[in-house]
Amino acid sequence: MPEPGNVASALGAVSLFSNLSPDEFRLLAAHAVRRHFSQGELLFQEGDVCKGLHIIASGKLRIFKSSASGREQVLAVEGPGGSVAELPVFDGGTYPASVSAVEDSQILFISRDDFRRFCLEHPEVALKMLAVVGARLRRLVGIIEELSFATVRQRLVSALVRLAQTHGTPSERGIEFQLPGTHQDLAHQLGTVRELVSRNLMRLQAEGLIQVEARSITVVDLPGLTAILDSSS
Amino acid sequence: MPEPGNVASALGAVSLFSNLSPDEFRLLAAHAVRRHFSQGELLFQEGDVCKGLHIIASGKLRIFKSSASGREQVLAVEGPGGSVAELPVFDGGTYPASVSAVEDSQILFISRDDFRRFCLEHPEVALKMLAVVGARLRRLVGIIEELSFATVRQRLVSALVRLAQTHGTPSERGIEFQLPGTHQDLAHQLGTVRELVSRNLMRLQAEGLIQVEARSITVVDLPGLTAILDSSS
DNA sequence: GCTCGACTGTGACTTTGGTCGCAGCGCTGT
DNA sequence: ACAGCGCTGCGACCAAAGTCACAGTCGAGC
Repeated sequence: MPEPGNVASALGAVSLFSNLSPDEFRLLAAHAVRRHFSQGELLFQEGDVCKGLHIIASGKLRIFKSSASGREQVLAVEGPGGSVAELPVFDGGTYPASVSAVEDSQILFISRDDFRRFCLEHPEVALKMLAVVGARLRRLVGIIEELSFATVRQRLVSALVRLAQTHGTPSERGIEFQLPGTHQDLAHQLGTVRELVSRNLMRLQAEGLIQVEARSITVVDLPGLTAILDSSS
Repeated sequence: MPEPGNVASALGAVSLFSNLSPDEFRLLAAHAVRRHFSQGELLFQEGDVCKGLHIIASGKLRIFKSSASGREQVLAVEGPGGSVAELPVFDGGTYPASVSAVEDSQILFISRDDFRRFCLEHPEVALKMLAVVGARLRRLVGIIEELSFATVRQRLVSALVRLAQTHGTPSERGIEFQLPGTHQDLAHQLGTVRELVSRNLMRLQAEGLIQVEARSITVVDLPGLTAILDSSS
């Protein structure tokens, strides 16, 4: 069992609960349990019955579906302040996907019943939850759009552009950033296989749009890249 | 402007509001506006700013994404008692997808602000909304799973099996049902094109699994069909 | 140093998905 | 009746995705 003060301070950093009074804080913190998961560890699997809400104090979690044939599709990656498994808290069903820790992570856990009760007493929190779930819904719709309308090449480019915008730093030849994981990981996020990621990266390099050096990518021709995104061919 | 009594009775049939008191009913009904949409009409398009919540009194709505190249992907079809555009009500963003009427439909519209206020005063309604949004989230995850792991053939079979279970009636040769729309419509739901639907239907018939007669399908070999679903090849 | 293992690049091939064009069919409206 | 239109069934063809096998590279650990 962690010290309550510790838990409360961790909760404070979570945007979900950002405008609660100190009293409400203590109330919620009293029900939260701190848990630790090491890199690669599973929090739960698709189909498990839902026990409660997980909030990320530190670390990074990956929400994903896996298929019978070993393929994987990442649905979301959540960092500190994010939450996971919000929905079955409210409809009581099983988890629709699995979650594992990308890095060592500190998780705050609040049981289903405690959180429901808390929402009924603090409707603003319920509305915030709706906003959070809504944001996730948007991202899922985005994934569906990419899966059904875009080629692997386009999905890869779109991921690269996003990375360049969020984690890129300007260098002499263009915007530079590091791939967050292996080609395999990236393939899982794009819903495809390793080879296609590798091939397409090389192809983009051959076309002079990017520069690949191990796991470091330099975007040489950003307009050229984005042009790929809305080429209907 | 419709008669208030009319509106209230329509709201009563909606599961979302099933356990409200008569007083609360009147309050909500006072803010609802009845609208009519004819078959094929657009309620709104992806990217429009959100005005409020739409509840289906009668008819059927189709939530879908469409691509630049004319392709479509159906995200959900909602019938009477269902609602549409729940999420931007809470996060204030734009609609993530377009919605059109599959049939002539009566819609109850409640403005964003009115509904937010109502949720704050009636937290149970907010929790119910969360359950509704959660259900939609599950369906989206299901779509993602099918898109990234299943072939068109498998997706088609899965749709056929679902139709057989929900709308099928036993006949001499097997379970019989009608396709709910054209091959084109079905293709949109599966995220593919007409020709593949047509071809795969013919192929399933050639394999002796189903019998196709115009828009009427007879499932001859249900086990054979379901076997396709988990063949990893 | 060396080995081992994880990661990456690549070539050849198969399967699946998608495009184009067209012909036939059945219905509707005039 | 018949012109027109929407829906369906093909066949030929092309592009994208995925599989398999293998070789090279880089680091960690012994």
